Amino acid sequence: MATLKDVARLACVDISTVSRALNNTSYVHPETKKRVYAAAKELGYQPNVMAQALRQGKRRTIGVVVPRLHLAIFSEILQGIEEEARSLGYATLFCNTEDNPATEKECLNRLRNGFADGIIIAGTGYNNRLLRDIQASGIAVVQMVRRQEKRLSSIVADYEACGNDAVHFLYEKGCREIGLINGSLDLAPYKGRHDGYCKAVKQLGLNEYLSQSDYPVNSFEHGYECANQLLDDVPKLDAIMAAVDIQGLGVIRALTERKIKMPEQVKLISLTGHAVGRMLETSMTSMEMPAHEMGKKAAHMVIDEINAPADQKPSTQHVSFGTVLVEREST
Amino acid sequence: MATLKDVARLACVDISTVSRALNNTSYVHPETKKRVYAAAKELGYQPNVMAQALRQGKRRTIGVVVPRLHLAIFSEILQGIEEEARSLGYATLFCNTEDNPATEKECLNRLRNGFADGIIIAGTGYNNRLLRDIQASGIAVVQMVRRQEKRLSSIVADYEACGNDAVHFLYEKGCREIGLINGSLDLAPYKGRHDGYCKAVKQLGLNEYLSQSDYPVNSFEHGYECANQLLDDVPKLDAIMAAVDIQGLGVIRALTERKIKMPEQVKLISLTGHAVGRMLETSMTSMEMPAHEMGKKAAHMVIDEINAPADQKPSTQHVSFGTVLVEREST
DNA sequence: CTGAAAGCGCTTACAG
DNA sequence: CTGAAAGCGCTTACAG
Repeated sequence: MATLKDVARLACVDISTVSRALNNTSYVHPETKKRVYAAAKELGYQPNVMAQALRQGKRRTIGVVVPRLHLAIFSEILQGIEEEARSLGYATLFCNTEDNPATEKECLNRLRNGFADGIIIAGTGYNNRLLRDIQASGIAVVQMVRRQEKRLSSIVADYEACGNDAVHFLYEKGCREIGLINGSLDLAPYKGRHDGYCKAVKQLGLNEYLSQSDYPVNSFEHGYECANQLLDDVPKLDAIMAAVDIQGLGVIRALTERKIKMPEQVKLISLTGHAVGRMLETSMTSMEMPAHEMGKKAAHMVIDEINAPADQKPSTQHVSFGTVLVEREST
Repeated sequence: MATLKDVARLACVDISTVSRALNNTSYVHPETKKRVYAAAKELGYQPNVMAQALRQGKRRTIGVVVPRLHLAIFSEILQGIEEEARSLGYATLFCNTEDNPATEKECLNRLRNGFADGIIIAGTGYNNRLLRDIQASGIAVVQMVRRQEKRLSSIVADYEACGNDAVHFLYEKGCREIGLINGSLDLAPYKGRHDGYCKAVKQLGLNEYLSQSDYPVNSFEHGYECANQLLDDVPKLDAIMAAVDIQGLGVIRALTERKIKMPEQVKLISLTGHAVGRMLETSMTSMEMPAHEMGKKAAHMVIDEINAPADQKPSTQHVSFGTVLVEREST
């Protein structure tokens, strides 16, 4: 690859002049500029981003840490992040942790050591201390989806309203025995949805039906097992709320195998709708969060923080997006 | 962040000694080593990867370029790549192009300019020239899923066998009027599946039923439209082969709306099974490719190429994985 | 066994 | 308006 030196030699000027001409960073005589441009073009010069980064202490790269990609809302959010980051001249470096705190720690350490100027994370909550250290060391950190640490900025959906609204919606549809399939209450989104569910159930004078399984929370199997458990325990069950789509798929499967008609006998709603819901044999009603938009916002936020001068970093902000009910065939 | 200089000062040695001690790159007196380690630990020293990269001309990062993440086989492959890359000490930088050649070009240029030591790509086929240039400039390039350029190494599945086998399987199930929903023949996987389908259909003396729509090829809508078209055109149609799962979802939807019973009246098989197939209300028979393994292999291959000395780079290799029929309820 | 020095490819005060 | 020089944080011949 051609370097500044090569361009400088060809254009018969100093490398500093080439740098200035190419970056438009101070006045350069038009004639000189023309020569420099021509030389750069002829050699196919492309700046070495590592050298730029080293020199400027910036890498124009953000790291994104998510628990998984597959069949989860994160792949949609990631597209938003990547799109926005690219339009702002940033590259995206992603890691997925499978919700393993040790893997997460390793990713974060790698990112901090010069890999990234900023980090967007949907974390496990086990590395909050490390995240604060990273933030303190001058790397911008934004939480998304999961607000596990109050002292760091975040972009989330209003999970409590989401859980609450879903119950009310089902109630108006005539459901009176509504079960919840959820995940670890240590994770903010599950906690929020749980609280919203409980609040609404209490307010409406209904019974609370919770469920759990030994499977990973974010799985088809978890949804399947929990649905069977709820159906066994609550003969009159007439609605199931699943925290995420993939659990909803498990629920549908369980209902089908038991020949329970959906939505006639049991209705189903997912609290984290993503694209798959509308594509099903029986399409799934869900609370949709603006994943793409949230991703763009997160990217924007972290890049703003990166670009702010050290003495006027924006203060911690928490942004919450509303979710929207999209009614389909499962209710 | 602490630098070598800080550690050196604390340990009362030269920075070069610190470097040697920490990297075990030549003998250092045990006493000295101990002091250096202690100092490094005390300061929480972490090497600046940019500086290392600049100095060594290596970044220990591979770039991955895919058309999309969402509801596609790529998210599974990506996990394999990331896992393997991490275990070999490499970070993964990913870009998604939405199959837009211009976006792809931009990604590739960014990666070549010091962002990555190697590139794994499922490309559009419109930037083959650029890819060869990148390869020639010393950056390892491996194609995956799509072999668009013979002169670059690749990891693919045996698409032709996949299409061929699917037809024979359906034939043995009693199907005689088998339609294909596919994608652009400019892309290797679609071309391969098309060829396999045609070959088998001819061999068995059946009719060829192809379909097309104006929707993006890798979409629910494409599957839905094409299914309707096939059903309209071929009243006796008894089987549909869909190139990818998401098209299969569209097919199921079309069949459901027409109240056509699957598998009794029409059978369905997807030629690129990924995790969603087994989670459906009517689970989907599919040809599964070992996505995770392919990802790991691709990462391994590109990293081997990166690590090989310049004078003995491995020659171009093409690796093809077999696909496996997983029978489920849709056939 | 360890230090001094050069250099990776840039940017940016500092002169002039 | 442009050049010479310093320096970002490392690694690695070269001495000794």
